[in-house]
Amino acid sequence: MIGETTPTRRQERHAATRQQILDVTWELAEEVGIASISLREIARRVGMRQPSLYSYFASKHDLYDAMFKQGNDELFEMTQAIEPSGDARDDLLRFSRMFAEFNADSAPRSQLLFLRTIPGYEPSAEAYESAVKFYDLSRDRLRALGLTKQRQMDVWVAMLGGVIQAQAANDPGGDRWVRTIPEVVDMFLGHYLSESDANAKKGRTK
Amino acid sequence: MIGETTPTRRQERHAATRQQILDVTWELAEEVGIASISLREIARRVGMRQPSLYSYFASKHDLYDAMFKQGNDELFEMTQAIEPSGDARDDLLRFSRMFAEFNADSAPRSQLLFLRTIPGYEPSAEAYESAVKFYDLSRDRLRALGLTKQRQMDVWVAMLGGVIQAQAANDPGGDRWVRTIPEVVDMFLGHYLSESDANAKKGRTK
DNA sequence: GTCTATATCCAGATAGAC
DNA sequence: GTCTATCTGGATATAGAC
Repeated sequence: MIGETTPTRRQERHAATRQQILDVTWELAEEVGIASISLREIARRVGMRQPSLYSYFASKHDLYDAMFKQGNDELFEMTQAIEPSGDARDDLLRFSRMFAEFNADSAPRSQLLFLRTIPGYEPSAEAYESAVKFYDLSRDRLRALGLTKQRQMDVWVAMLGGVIQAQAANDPGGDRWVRTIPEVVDMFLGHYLSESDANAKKGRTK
Repeated sequence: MIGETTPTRRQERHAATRQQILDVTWELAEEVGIASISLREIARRVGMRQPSLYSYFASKHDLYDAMFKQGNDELFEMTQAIEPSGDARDDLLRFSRMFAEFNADSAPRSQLLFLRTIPGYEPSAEAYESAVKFYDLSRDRLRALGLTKQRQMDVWVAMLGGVIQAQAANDPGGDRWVRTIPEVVDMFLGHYLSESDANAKKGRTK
């Protein structure tokens, strides 16, 4: 990468403190909600005064941006870690469960990444790049399962998102909706893969 | 009803002003987001000073409660206005479109009723009763369409909610997801009504 | 019911010494 | 980098006169 060199000890310390601040912020967000975190309380928890945070983040907006980026990067890596097996049902199921688990793991993170209801915050263009990376990878993975049309992907995005939202809203911490995922996968694939098959049959003998 | 009598002129004026405050608050919420409304700005827009609002609402929480109740009451009436035709696909389609339209009509209202991400606000028990009324009516309507099992209803709640959320998040003001509703209805009914039919066939000749 | 005045509390951000 | 001190601005809510 351009400009990347061995970090000095000072830079390492800086990065470590920055990470500590992020960790504490996620903890606080779990307690009070992602929209209600305050720089004062974050500073208190890391043992600093509130203005000192500005040596690590230029603003609260910048802190949200770092969290947004971190969340999307984690999601990207978890998606990459799923090796496609070739079986569409199995792959879609594993991807869906991973994504549902990721969202259930942290309500504030889910809200930050996908709901975007935090007063005054919108991701910067730079932070948004991390989100795009995940979207692109997911799109490729879904394509490989035979979901080649935009409309098929749109519907699947809605289905899975719906299960996740219903889970978070109506049974947080439980599994009443998450456990319907296999059934929803079957319903979806039953409808759309037969559609693809029908088209394939028309064109050529597979 | 108990204790209900003809309202005096004073009571009528009070109710009218209260409604005007609510109207202005919805307008403001459209502009700044439901979480960012302020009593000062609401008062300014109705031509009052901020403390005067307390003659109409006991607190900001109380104002949110009135909005929550109003939204759910509207939704209840719109649901009631849909006359069941007997055709499951048609009825589910009309219900779904109405519900999608209701949510698309007002993002703040949708967030207040279904997302519950407003810092510091949770509906009071009294306001929540309006939500329960709508849920009960919807459940009865879905039952009449042959969706008798809890799991079927859970899945449908997720599917429709997913379409609505994807629409709001990814294409606000458009129809990229809303227009998939007929297809999603067919996918859902294809999967679950055949399941019911199969059970019905086992039990008796229909 | 409406007003002025104010209590009380909180937030994010900046200046400048060390 | 971290601190103290402060700026600036916002919020909800209440007291009490009229």
